[in-house]
Amino acid sequence: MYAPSTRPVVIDPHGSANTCANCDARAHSVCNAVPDSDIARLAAIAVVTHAEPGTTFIQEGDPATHFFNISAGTVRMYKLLPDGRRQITGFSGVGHFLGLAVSDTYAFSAEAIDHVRFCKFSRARVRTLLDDYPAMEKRLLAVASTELVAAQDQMLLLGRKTARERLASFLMLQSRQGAMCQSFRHRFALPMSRSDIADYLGLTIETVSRTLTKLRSDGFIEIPSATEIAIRAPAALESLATGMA
Amino acid sequence: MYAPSTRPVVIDPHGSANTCANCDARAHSVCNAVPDSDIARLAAIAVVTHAEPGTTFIQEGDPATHFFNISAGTVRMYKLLPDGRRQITGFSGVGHFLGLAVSDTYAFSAEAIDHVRFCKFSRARVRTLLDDYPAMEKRLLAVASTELVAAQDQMLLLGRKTARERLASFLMLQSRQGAMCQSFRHRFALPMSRSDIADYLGLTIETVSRTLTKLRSDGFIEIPSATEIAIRAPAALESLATGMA
DNA sequence: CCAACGCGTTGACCCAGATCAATGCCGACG
DNA sequence: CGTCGGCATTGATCTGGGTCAACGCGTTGG
Repeated sequence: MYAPSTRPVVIDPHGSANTCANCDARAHSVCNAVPDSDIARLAAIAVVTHAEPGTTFIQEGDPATHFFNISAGTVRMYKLLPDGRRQITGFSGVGHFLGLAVSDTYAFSAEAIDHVRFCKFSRARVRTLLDDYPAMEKRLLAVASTELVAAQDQMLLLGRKTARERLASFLMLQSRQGAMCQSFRHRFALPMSRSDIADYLGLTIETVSRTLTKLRSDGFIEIPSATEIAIRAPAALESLATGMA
Repeated sequence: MYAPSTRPVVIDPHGSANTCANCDARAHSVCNAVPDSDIARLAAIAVVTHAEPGTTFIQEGDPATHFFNISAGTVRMYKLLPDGRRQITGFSGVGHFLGLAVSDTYAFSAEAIDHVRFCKFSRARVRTLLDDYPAMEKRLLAVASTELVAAQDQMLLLGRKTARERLASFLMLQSRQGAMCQSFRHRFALPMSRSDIADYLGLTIETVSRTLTKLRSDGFIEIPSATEIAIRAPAALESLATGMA
């Protein structure tokens, strides 16, 4: 079930200070809590790694040895039941931070959806960095709080929303991904499969497909291709997502 | 729908240093990141408050002005859809910490289930305290991480478990509440109503009732009264909860 | 060039859990 | 000490979304 390998990239020791200084994900991530002047310290403990589509690079239950910061691509986090039922707890894109856990094992697995680039940081080393940069600790708390709010929204979705409302919520969320704050994109690509969407929304692929078709025939959206969505009626879709219809 | 009032308790200015020093919730809470010698500083900004059953003391969407630390009783946190559908995101008991949010508004509402006592801390004042006690910031991060893990478990439950598995998970969780770490209680009281359980598990009260009855007739549990549960077969119930049956 | 495969869509049917409807069971209160 | 009102339980029925099955459509590889 799991593709076994990721491909670590050896950092050129002479160029390593640039690894973080030039990282295009830094502006969106916890890393910018480290000031420019000290960015070399961060680069020194970062290991840039690539993962091919389908590769599992965090395995639920394994010892939690690293933090991860996504710098390209999209990742799915998920939990499995013994019989294979899967719940995707979230998708992570550029700038997202993974691996927060008090426990010494990971609470979820993570797989690359497309080609993913990320920085690995040893937990032990990050812990020493945190003592020097309390701002980074504050950023981590902010990240955790934000994710907690998202998780609570998702509980409302999974526990109480209809299939139609779930898809509307999902599409509005995706339309805001990567867009400037508060704004949204009218047209965007979905990097994940129907199966991923289903396991994220607590539905089956058939229901996802049928519901998308219905949303299209009702004039809410267009589906130029299986991996692309255009939103025709953002306000109406948003009302649907929040349960006002 | 909401009982409107909470009853703040004026702290005796001469006795205030004892408010936190003698707090029986402190051992379980973030407050013990403040050393005994400085406990008066914590007491100085704490406002002890009581809430009667049914009282809403945090309202989703209101400006997030305070943090809360429960010192007695049980609280339900929840989110509502406009038409009244409710999802309970969690229950909080002694020692639990509420009100983490990056945003300036609360992301959920909170109501007292029974008689609840809690300490209110102004966010602004806590922020200044945090600069002096980095250990407290670490505790908050640990709290947030723990809740995040719990939220992910709950997403798996809401998205992929059957009613029977949900009840089994809920009962095992309750049996561990307040028990020493790793252990569990064979018999315990449920402070929340069937309606609360249903809205926590994404079910209806009828399904909760029927499923409990079924678990009893299958020999997993006993139900001495509507608000009390005794677990007869902990191992079997745990297997059921984790989807191994 | 086309067979085989993986993914998505669509249709027919089914079922776990929702809904609707009594009924039971206290505890509060006159 | 009865009756009233709010929970909980139980039964009968319904339905949203699951399951099973067929098919279409790119893409890959022989």
